Amino acid sequence: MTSPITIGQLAKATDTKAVTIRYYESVGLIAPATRTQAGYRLYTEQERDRLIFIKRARHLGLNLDDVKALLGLADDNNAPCEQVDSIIHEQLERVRSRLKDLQQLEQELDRLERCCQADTVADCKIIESLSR
Amino acid sequence: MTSPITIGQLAKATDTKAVTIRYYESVGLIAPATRTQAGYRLYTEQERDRLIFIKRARHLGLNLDDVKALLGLADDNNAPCEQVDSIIHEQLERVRSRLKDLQQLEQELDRLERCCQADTVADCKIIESLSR
DNA sequence: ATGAAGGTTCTAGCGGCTATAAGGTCAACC
DNA sequence: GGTTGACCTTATAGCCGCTAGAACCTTCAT
Repeated sequence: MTSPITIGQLAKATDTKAVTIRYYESVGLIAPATRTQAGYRLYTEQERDRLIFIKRARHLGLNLDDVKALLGLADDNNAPCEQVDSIIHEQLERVRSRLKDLQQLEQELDRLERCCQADTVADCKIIESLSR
Repeated sequence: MTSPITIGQLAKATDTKAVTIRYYESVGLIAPATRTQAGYRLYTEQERDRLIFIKRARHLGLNLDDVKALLGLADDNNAPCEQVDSIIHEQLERVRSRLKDLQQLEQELDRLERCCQADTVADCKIIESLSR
């Protein structure tokens, strides 16, 4: 049982920025914090855990809507796992699709990079290939 | 020698949207178009070619600043090729770095997806792994 | 008492568009 | 000549996930 901490301390503890925490509150990702008499936000371990959860989910590339959905599901032990699975699955599909695109892009850029041995733009194959 | 076309026709010809073309003008990527008496923008093949150039460069994932730089270089036949090369090279590096990240992400998501065989959130390994 | 390091709210900005509103123009048809 | 509908114009706001800045208040150590 540790005592409540300020937003700056929570930020440090979770490697987030204070502004980001306030932003999360403003978009409903975390509940409005309790306040000191002076209006300072106060947090407990519960909020710290929630923030860590958010960080991990964001690290998976999930957008804030998905994170919010996951948080909602996590809060309800009886919720079916399906919805969790499908959020992860869809993210995996998005990542794979993006990977495909990027791999193709890498090839194109690699080919472009190799093809130009000119000195000036006049003979540059890269510019040529962009102009056609 | 074809006659000048309107923004909508240019948009169709280059598979862009008219708003995007106006946006490019507003950020200085293309020069202000000549206008009819009524104020309609008019374009020639020159602008069409420039727009196609922009599209190809954007397709390589380059941002508008890089595209602008490339356009500037393309306009000057005596410019050294180096700068073109370095824009492409840096983009390739960015793409490769992003690829690395995404590949790692794919693994993580794949592992997560496999690990959950539960029915409800209470036993869900995904939620567990996000909460720790 | 003072100064630094924290906290507060509010507003605006990033990139690259996209959407909406409220209006002007043009060509075709009746 | 009047009307429709497709096109054009500008201006403004919104998207996402923060980030930066201004202007101010509170806390703590010296």
